[in-house]
Amino acid sequence: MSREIIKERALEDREASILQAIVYEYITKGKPVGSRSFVHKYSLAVSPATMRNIMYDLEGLEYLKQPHTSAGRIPTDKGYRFYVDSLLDSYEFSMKDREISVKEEAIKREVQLDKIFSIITKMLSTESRYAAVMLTPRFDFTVVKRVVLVPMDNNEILFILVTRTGVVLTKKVLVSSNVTQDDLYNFSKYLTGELCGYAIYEIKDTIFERLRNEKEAGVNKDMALDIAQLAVSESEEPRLHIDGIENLLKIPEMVEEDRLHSLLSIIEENNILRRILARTMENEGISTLIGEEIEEDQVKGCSMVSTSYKIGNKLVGAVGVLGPTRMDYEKVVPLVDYTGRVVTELLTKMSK
Amino acid sequence: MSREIIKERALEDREASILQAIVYEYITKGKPVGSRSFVHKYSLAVSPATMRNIMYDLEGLEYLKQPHTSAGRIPTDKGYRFYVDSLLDSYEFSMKDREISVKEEAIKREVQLDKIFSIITKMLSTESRYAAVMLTPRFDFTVVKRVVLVPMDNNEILFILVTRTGVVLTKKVLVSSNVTQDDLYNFSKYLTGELCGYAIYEIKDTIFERLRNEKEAGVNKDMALDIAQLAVSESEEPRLHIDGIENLLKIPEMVEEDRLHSLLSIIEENNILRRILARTMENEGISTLIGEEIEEDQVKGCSMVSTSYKIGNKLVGAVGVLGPTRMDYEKVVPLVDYTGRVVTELLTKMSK
DNA sequence: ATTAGCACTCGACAGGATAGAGTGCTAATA
DNA sequence: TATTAGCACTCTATCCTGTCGAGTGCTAAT
Repeated sequence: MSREIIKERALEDREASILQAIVYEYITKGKPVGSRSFVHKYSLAVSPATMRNIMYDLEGLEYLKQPHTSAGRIPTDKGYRFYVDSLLDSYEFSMKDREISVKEEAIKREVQLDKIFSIITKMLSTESRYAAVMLTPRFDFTVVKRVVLVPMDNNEILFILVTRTGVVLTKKVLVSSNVTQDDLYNFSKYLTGELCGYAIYEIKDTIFERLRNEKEAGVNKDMALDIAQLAVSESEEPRLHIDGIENLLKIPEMVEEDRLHSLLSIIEENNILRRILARTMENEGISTLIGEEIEEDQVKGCSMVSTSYKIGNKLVGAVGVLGPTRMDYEKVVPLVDYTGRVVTELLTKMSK
Repeated sequence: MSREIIKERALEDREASILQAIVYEYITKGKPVGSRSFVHKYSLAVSPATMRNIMYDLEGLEYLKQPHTSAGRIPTDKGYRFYVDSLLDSYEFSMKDREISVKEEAIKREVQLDKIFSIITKMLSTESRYAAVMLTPRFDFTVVKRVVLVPMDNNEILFILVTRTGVVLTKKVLVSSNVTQDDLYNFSKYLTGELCGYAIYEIKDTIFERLRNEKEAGVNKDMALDIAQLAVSESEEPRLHIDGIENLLKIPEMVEEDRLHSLLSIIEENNILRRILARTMENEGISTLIGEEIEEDQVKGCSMVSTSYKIGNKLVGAVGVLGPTRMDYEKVVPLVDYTGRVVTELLTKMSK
């Protein structure tokens, strides 16, 4: 009847390591952990009764809970959190021993950045055996390398922007008056000359303004700028790649009525994932959201391990793994971290 | 004990209409149809006993079956087939009364054909409330409008192909020797002049060969051709768009153990869908595959309603709806047909 | 050809009994 | 004081059972 009132105190070493073992046991087996079978399985030098006492304490401290009276214990979100945090110390984020082929060959030849991201997302989901999600880089931070204008129809022209990353952005632009092919050629030269080396956000913020105030001989400068401004203005929304939902459907506990609902709302309302990743993007490094830590309340029983990635030293996007609360964090955290680093390296190298 | 031996004979009018009603009833309710409740619900002028006799006959003819003795009847694949075929007569494929906005506005401004297809696939899944699949057009049939070569790095150049449909295909090409920007400009002009108006397959088959045998002054013709040939050679695989898998997960019968397996293998092995759509593409018009008619034996209890679409009068792609065998064919068939027509019209208009 | 009547079948559901794993508590022990 | 053995209790999962309802096939009457 008298449950511990103290809900916050540091764990003793023994308690800590037992808690870790319990969480691990639950993660791998998925069944409530009972005192007797637990001490037996791990050949611990204590009796089940002692274990019960310890578990009782851990429950009072809200690291564990019981699905119902007289069942074994399962971790609370706080328990998972403790587990993940204590793992972090030992991760060192090394994936050296794992062999992940990032198919650099295939990637090098791609100009459609989206396809590269598809490949990476697929790889991450395959490797983690959960679902992988990725937010493409903020367009505003990509650096212009070259601008090419190509005539299409009477007053339609194609605006092609080659970025340092080797990505090509194409956009149709409507112009009111007719332009000759020669005009466009000159526009291209002029725009490339002026915009090359700048990031989109700089161009939007200051460059356009400055250029409009400059004199330029021989080019219908204003028209060129109009076209560029029009093409760049509708800033490309970062796209969301998802892969491996099927992995989640293979996990028995995810297919139960209410969980399935969670999943569906995640897939349908991809703003949920967008928001989570956008938050991840605000800080450098790994971020883990466990269970209720995901504030979107349609989502129940899920965790997200995500990390931001950079171009140079600008945080531009995020990538992560979505799985059940009972996720194999020990494997997933280093994997996500590694993936983030690879993406950063890749993008940074490309944009040099 | 003595079941009808004759398994093939034309249905009488009454039998036919009762069969249709039974299939319809099962499609909408999902529960085996029993004699008593059926005659009651439809206020038929026969007794349950008579209905039982009719059902007995229909079962002998393999249009119906029982999930177990003393349960109501459910349609066999043959039963669904009969239902669908008899509906076909009355469809007239008119969707006039339905309001489907194909967001032509949004589509007009897109140059990435893939995005257009995403929109259409999403629309089709939303409207049908099942999963929608679409195979993008065969690249080989797109007609070249303009070729632009843009320098990237030392010996990397960007090959941009603008097609009549307004779609842009970009490809990185590696060249061995250095080329100047002027070279590329001339190459672009030359290639545009020679290739414009031809479809990729024509270019691959004959044009290249012809050009190589022609004389041309002032351009390093061979190099230009090398680049183009390299870029065009790796023919773009048609891509597969899938949307609305979540709709299938909402259908109770699809979430049962073995069915879920079906679904997973479909999502994972998208070659299955590719194959089915490729077959659809071989003929003009609607094609329905019911249950076991889908030969891929991982897939159970699913049906596919699909149609091919054209550019001009060339069959170039396919689009369809994947759902449970117990699908609302009456709604889906005209919808898919309509979608196919819209896509055809759209692509054809664009490529003029 | 249709129908009424009847015996029978099967699935779904509810209730009850049982086994197994687990707990909390108390008293004994090292 | 921390640990343990023992015990009564609790809860789930499972299996068995009986009952209800909807459905069927068959036969004989209309």
